[in-house]
Amino acid sequence: MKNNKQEIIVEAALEVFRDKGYANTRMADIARRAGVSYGLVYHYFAGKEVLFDVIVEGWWGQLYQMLKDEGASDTECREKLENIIKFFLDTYAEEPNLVSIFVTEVSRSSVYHTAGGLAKFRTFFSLTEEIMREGQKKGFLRSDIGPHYLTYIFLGAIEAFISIMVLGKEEVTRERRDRTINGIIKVFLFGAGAD
Amino acid sequence: MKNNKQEIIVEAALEVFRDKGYANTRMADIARRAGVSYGLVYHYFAGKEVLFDVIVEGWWGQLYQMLKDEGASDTECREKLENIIKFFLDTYAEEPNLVSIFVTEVSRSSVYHTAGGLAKFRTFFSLTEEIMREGQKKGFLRSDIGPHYLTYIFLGAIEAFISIMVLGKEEVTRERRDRTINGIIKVFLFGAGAD
Amino acid sequence: MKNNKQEIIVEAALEVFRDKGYANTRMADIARRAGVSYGLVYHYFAGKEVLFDVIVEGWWGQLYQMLKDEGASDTECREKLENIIKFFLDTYAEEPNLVSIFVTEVSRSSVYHTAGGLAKFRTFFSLTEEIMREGQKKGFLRSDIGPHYLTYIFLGAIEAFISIMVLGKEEVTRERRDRTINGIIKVFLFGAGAD
Amino acid sequence: MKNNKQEIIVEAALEVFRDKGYANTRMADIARRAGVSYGLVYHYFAGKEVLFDVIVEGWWGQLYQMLKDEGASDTECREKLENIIKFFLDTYAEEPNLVSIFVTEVSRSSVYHTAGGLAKFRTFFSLTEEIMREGQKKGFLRSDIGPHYLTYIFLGAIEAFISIMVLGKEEVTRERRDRTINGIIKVFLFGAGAD
DNA sequence: CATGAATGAGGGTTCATTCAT
DNA sequence: CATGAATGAACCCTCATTCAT
Repeated sequence: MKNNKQEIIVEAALEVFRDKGYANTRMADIARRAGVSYGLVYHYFAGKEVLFDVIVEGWWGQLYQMLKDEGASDTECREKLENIIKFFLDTYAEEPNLVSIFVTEVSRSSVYHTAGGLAKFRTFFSLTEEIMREGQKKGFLRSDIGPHYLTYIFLGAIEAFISIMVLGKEEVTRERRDRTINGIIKVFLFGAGAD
Repeated sequence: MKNNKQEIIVEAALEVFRDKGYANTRMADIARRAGVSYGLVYHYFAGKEVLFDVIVEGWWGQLYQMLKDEGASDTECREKLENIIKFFLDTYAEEPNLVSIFVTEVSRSSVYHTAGGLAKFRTFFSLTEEIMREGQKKGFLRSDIGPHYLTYIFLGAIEAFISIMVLGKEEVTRERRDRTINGIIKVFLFGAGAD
Repeated sequence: MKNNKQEIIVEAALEVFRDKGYANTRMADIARRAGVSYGLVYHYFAGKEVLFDVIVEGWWGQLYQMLKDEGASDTECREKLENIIKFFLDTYAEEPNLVSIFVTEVSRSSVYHTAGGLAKFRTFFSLTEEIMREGQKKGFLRSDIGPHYLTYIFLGAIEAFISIMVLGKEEVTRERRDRTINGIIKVFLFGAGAD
Repeated sequence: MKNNKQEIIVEAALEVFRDKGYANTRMADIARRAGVSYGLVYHYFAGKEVLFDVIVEGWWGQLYQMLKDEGASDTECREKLENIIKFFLDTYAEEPNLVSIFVTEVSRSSVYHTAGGLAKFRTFFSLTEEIMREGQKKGFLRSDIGPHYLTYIFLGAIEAFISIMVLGKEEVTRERRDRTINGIIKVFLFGAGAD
């Protein structure tokens, strides 16, 4: 429960954007959900797009921070990969609306992917790829496959799990979180094939 | 080059939906791109949503058909998995707009995922899971991980590659196609871990 | 059951105009109900308004004819008044759609009442007023009230009954017809007051 | 001259609905006539139909109120009947647009007479019939004719006069009003027949 | 005669944004 | 800070009418 109106509005926007999607969200909906007047939303945010960008920027900020931290840390590769998965699952547990919006409105939106949007993704992938490359260099990951291939597969698997949760509006229990991390890591590192 | 107007309109809709996304697509755009009058679009399709659904249904139809064929065939598991990847890549090569729309407007759209939409996905996943389950039974895939986990990871990886292509509007050469199939299969079956 | 297409179309138009009203009637509805193609309606009738006018003209023709016949005949006044009521009730029994359209689309329509339309009504009232005037001259009707007053009240009463039937889509049995005629005549001639 | 915009819009709507009829009224016409922007009409009223209903409900409200008052009062029957006529004529004098709309768009409209619309009329007739029935019981009105017959004839006569005024866009002078009341009452109570 | 594809102007409605209070 | 009335461009859809076959 935030006190200041600005945060209340952002919180309300998160909910509405998640429920209805960007295109079907009305500024009036946000104001109503926030319990503030129509005009106040415009008092704090220049417009619908700005409000959306504020939210998305917050997400990218968290994501980059985490990836940079992992990249810089000297934990071993496997733990880094686990931490990345953990980040998504834990953020989903704490801020499901934020992650939902990322999955449904940003991740695949052709609309969002214009100039600036695409650049965000490239950074996201680059930071991850750096970790993969390091893993290869250290002999932890196989080197006969390009690091960006590994990146795609790894992030694709995470996104698939997250998407399922988002679309099904599922809860993530602690136990499920660990099982999911374990499953993804196991398959990613050792493969789905029987020995 | 299609002859009949109905197909021309669908073709135009595919292009515009891809370029602008559903929400930003104007019926006027479709008519203009198709080179027909505004009203003719409504002569053939009851409205924007119907037109979109026609397109999406077509996609689901192809996808289900392929998965059912694979499920019923007696080719070995590895080949089935390859064929699934092949399907996405080949369809993207032949009908990039269709696949793009699937990725950007259907796959993760909170809007699409209501009622009927979700059911489509469940079917998609079930059919794939069936193949995974069979692979486990035949001893080809590891059994210490649930079949739906394998499904998520496998499909997630494919989707990630497809998404990259879609968002970057990339071409798929024959050579790239094979390399991608190979990469996904290798990692999925044997893991990204060294040795 | 008419054979030639032209009449079939008029018949269909009668039904649709009655069911939906002029404004909500689509040319497509008429074609469909008539079981003919879209274009054929235009082959025979220049447009929606023309088709409507054909119908309405037919009604006015019958009405005028009846009133002129009554005006010219030498039956006594009471019988003339009865015949006027009878005309409405019998026409309703035989052609309910025609009478319905008159009541709902012509009689009170501000749209219809432009120039030509208003003139039709004046003729209708004049012809009736002539009969009232004659009744006064022959000492059958009271003369301390203007003939057009009598006309309004008389026709108003008839229209009220017809409207009830039309709006309730009621049937007129022979027995009901006679009772209605009797009721209107009794009250109109002798009043509703107890002696 | 009303102050608040909402009333101004209703007033403008009354004028336009009267002039052009419901079907031919454009929301833009109403906004223009009210001197407000297009959007403001929608700010106050959900749509064209709602705006129309607001107007019509107002009419029914007044009408019912009057009939209930008359039904409950202990004035004698003749005066009640006079008051009913008076109500229509006076309302027409003060709010000609309202009465016009009732006559042209509600009273006989097949469109209006669906579901709720028909019920309104039944109430209108019932309330009037109650007065007739009371008149019969008190020996003021003849009892050999059903009360609803009397109702139809009485209301039919009033409506005929009102319609003439509406369609002719006539003014009602004080003198004309009294003459009309007197005429209707005389014929209704004592008949048009010469003794 | 008969068909139905094709046209496009027109109208109701939505909603982001502005602004006076 | 806060409100919500006011604006109007934009868009989906309807449907009378035309016309090629």
